Amino acid sequence: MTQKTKRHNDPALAEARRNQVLCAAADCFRRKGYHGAGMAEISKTAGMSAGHIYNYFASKEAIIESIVERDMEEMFSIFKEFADKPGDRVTVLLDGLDRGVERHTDLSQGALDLEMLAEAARNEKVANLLRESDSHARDSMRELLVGERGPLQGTALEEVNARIEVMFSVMGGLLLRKMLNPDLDINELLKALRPTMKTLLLPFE
Amino acid sequence: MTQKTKRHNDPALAEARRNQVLCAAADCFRRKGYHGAGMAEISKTAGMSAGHIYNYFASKEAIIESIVERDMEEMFSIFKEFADKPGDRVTVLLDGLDRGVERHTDLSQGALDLEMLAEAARNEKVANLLRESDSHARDSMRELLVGERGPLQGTALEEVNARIEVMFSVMGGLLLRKMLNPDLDINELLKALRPTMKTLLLPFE
Amino acid sequence: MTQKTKRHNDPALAEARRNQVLCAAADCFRRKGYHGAGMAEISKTAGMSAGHIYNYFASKEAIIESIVERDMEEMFSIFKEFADKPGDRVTVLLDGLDRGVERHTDLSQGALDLEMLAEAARNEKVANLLRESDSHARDSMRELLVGERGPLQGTALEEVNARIEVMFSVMGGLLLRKMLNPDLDINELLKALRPTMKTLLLPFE
Amino acid sequence: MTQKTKRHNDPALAEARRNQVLCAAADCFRRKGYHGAGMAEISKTAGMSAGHIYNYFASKEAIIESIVERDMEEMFSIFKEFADKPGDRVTVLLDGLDRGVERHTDLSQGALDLEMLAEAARNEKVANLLRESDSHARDSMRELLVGERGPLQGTALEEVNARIEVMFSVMGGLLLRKMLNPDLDINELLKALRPTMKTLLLPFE
DNA sequence: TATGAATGAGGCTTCATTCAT
DNA sequence: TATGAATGAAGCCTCATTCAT
Repeated sequence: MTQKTKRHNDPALAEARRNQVLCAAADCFRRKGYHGAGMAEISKTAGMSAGHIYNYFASKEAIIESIVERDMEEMFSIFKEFADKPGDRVTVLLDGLDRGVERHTDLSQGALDLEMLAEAARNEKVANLLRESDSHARDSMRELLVGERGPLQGTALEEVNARIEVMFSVMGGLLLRKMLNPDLDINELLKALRPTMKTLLLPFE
Repeated sequence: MTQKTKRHNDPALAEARRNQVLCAAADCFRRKGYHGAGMAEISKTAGMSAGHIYNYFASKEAIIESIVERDMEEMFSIFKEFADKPGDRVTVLLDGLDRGVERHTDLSQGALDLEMLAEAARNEKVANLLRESDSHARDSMRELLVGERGPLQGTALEEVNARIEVMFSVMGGLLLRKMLNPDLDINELLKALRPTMKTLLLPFE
Repeated sequence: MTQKTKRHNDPALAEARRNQVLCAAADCFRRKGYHGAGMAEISKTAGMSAGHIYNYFASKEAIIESIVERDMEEMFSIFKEFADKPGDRVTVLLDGLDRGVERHTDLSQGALDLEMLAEAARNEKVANLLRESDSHARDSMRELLVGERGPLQGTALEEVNARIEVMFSVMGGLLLRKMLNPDLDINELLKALRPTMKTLLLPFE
Repeated sequence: MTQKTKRHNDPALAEARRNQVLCAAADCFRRKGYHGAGMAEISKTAGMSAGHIYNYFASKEAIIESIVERDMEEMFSIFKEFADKPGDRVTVLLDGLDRGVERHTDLSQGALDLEMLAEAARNEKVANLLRESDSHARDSMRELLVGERGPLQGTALEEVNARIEVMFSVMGGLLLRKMLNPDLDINELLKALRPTMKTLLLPFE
């Protein structure tokens, strides 16, 4: 797995410490960016010495990679929830829109996402993790659309994929919107977003 | 201006040198990211000594700020083109979609945009420039939509603004899509994107 | 003694533990050098926690000092053997040559010796131990040469000392030879070494 | 070549700076050992900032490697001198003995040599350089012995090689002697060393 | 006695920036 | 105007050592 560090006798403690570091690092990266945040600051935020962090992570890079992995798992669980919800898929997805917008519109989370994306441009490992994550997400979404009770069951696969791309694009783009327009009114936005998504969720015409 | 540097005897030459640096830096940032590219590499790419760059830019930060400014101007001119085009606004905008997608889908340009956005999260000056640029862009778009020959002339301003946000969100999101899914098929994408945009450009229902 | 550490309730166990550490450390130093081997590795090799080692040794330096002491004792016993051997001294010494060459030609032992010598150049305590050890060795050798049955009984003391220096120099130099010329053929070497030693063991002319 | 560093416009200055660093580093290594001497100390000794050193050497390791290379060249020139001297080879070599002993008996040089040898035990590059150097030295010596005017022209090659090993061993061993016996009387030593060498330089019996 | 989590000083190296020329 | 040698602060990381348990 991703274990390249010392074995720990007390796995629970170790996991707790890893989390301490991960949270602290995420916090620092949000505020200063990956390159702007130093191990010194991270260690202070985590309430542990800089050296000790290296008992849990092989390097600063390994930290951001773990953050990415953690985010991936979070996203998996979100799609799982969708899949488990009963009722009409279109309704379920549209109902989930509010939460999705909120998530993609949270400035501090967005800053971290952006940081990871920017890092991906020059760190192949991070890029691959993100791509893998995205691929899973597209798979999940496709299953929702063309699987059982899916609204696009008869649609050509290429078209479904394209629709997913556009949907993901809107949502992903929200990361940027809030940053570029802090006055953004989320409620108003939803009024325009909902019809847009409906267009994408139902057969054209 | 953003001039914080010494006066130059030959303003034309100075401007040429500034451009040399800007292009070189943009190139390096694209390839290595803002933090990954060093002044040494930039200076080599620009064909001038590292020290000399400081006769034109106060700091490395000032360089990326100037790059942002340059990109802003580029965008202004694009919207100007739209405004100058005769004929139906919806048609004009939909016809421009291909070029827009291409622009936002170019990986190397996208890397630079991402770099600027990530930098914005921690550099207030960059953030303000980008926001100002975005504000202008929204103004221009609004004018296209509700101004003369605009398809949304009767629509409430809040709604128009919200539609713009969604439109910008899709386009901005494309930056991420190509990075997260390198196999992205742009032609297929356009087939789903066009109806989406049409939904946003015309009154609902 | 060199005891600077806490009193131990069970001296026998303590001694066993000290030996465990000494052997492990010698092993690590051979493989990685004094600076290359960390306390973590030593403790793992010794089968005991890093912290616990400090109950037996005040510091990493104290460990190498103890190793030197141990080696000294080994050498004393070797000279004792020579002294106890009956028969002609020259023959005895020449017969012991094979084993001496073997010992000084063993790469892993040589690495440790070199490590100690290099350490001596900057650790006065180590230097003194080694010098003391060498002094004893010279005394022993002198006794063999000018004492009862010694081949150089009539020779001036200064000359005897000088011969000893040269003999020790050849043997010590072997440490380097094997390292600098891994292809070194020990059997051939002995053919040239034996006449050399004979020259040094018998009156000149 | 060994160039992995920035190109320099003024090669003379660059060479001077490299030498500054090399001398300073050699000095520090002598006093504190390779691992004991930090870049900070080296840079202070060299009268230049730590960062600047990296314009001339890729790493601390590269520094010691260069020192080894420098020593190699020095040794080549010594053998060259021997080869160029007219007259009887045995006489020439025995006459050169004084200088050789002096060289191998210099404590500060010896400390550095020891440092390099110890480093060789764990740095393959250093080991290879030293071995290459030693191989050249043996070649040169062999040429002196069996070449034109050589005293061992008829002798079997294996035996010649073995004699060389023993000669080199004595000389190399002197490094250790001075360190282990600071009272060593060099003049007396020479009295015993000369007959020894003569034994090795002339056919046995 | 024994552990190993935790510390923190110090190591090597990078890089934006300055300045004499 | 232009250079690039030089600086030095700051970065990431290692490791001998300590201490609560």
